[in-house]
Amino acid sequence: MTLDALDRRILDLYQRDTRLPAEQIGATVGLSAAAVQRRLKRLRETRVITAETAQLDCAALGLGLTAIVHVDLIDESARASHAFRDRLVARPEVQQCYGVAGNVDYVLIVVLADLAAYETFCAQCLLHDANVRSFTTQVVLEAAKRGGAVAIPAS
Amino acid sequence: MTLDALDRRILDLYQRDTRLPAEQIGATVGLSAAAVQRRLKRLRETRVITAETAQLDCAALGLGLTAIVHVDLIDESARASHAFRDRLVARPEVQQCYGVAGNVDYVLIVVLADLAAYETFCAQCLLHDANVRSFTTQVVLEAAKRGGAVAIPAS
DNA sequence: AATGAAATTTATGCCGG
DNA sequence: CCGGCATAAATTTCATT
Repeated sequence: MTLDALDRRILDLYQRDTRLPAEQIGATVGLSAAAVQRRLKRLRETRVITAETAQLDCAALGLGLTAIVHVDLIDESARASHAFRDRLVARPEVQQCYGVAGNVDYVLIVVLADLAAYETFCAQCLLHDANVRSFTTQVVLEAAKRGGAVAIPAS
Repeated sequence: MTLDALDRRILDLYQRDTRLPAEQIGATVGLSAAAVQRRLKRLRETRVITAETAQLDCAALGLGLTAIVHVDLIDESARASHAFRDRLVARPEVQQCYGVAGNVDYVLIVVLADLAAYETFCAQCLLHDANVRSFTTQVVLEAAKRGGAVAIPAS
């Protein structure tokens, strides 16, 4: 799958607002609406575009707490860490999950209603897990940029 | 702005796939297509839905490196930290930016092509900034869940 | 505030260049 | 691989209950 400069310009617009009409994207990049649609379709089929999603206002939903959690595992073998990862990824509170290099093994971004909900989450997913050596929590005071776009390199 | 149970069920479906036809959402939650559209429109206008975006495959775009960066500032006053935050949020490589409680002041998720690009980014945004006391970098080995959906509480 | 139908806009498929 | 046109689908608006 090779992406030309037009694909990249289309993606750069489209990733920020999927409601932009193809005609408007075309007017910006110098292509017809049909050509833009064709390219978007191909980008979906080849999984360059992996999902089209809506960003929600957490506060409006009653989700007042975002936490960044660092988890250190005891058994870091592939089998054990994948089991941990799979269990966490399946939890709806876990918005993001990254396996990282270094001291700590996983970084989670967890979105919940309040501290009580966080306590429940910890009890169920972390304290209860014999493979979790330790974890630390950072409470987010301000989400200055959340689930943002990505910088698309030139070529 | 008050959200009823139907709004929440609609959002739960819609946040994962904005290409779901309103008719299909309606069939699931027990509403007509027009009613679903009307609610989505209101949810957009009231900014419960803050954006409709596309998730892209970073690897396909040549973005091979994701890093989680913790930044400790010297001057943590509102003026100084907001200046730092605004500068970083404006950078396209900075996909996410969170102000957190605790030792460290900001957590960034940065998406770039490679380590060379990261070095440039650090030089421009962190090393160069007199208000950055220190920062640490975690290299993401595996993004198990990226920019995911959020768990919508019952009421 | 929801429904159903009409009107508009947007997307898809096909053909010629 | 593009543009243009025809077709199909989805969204928006409006009248009605």
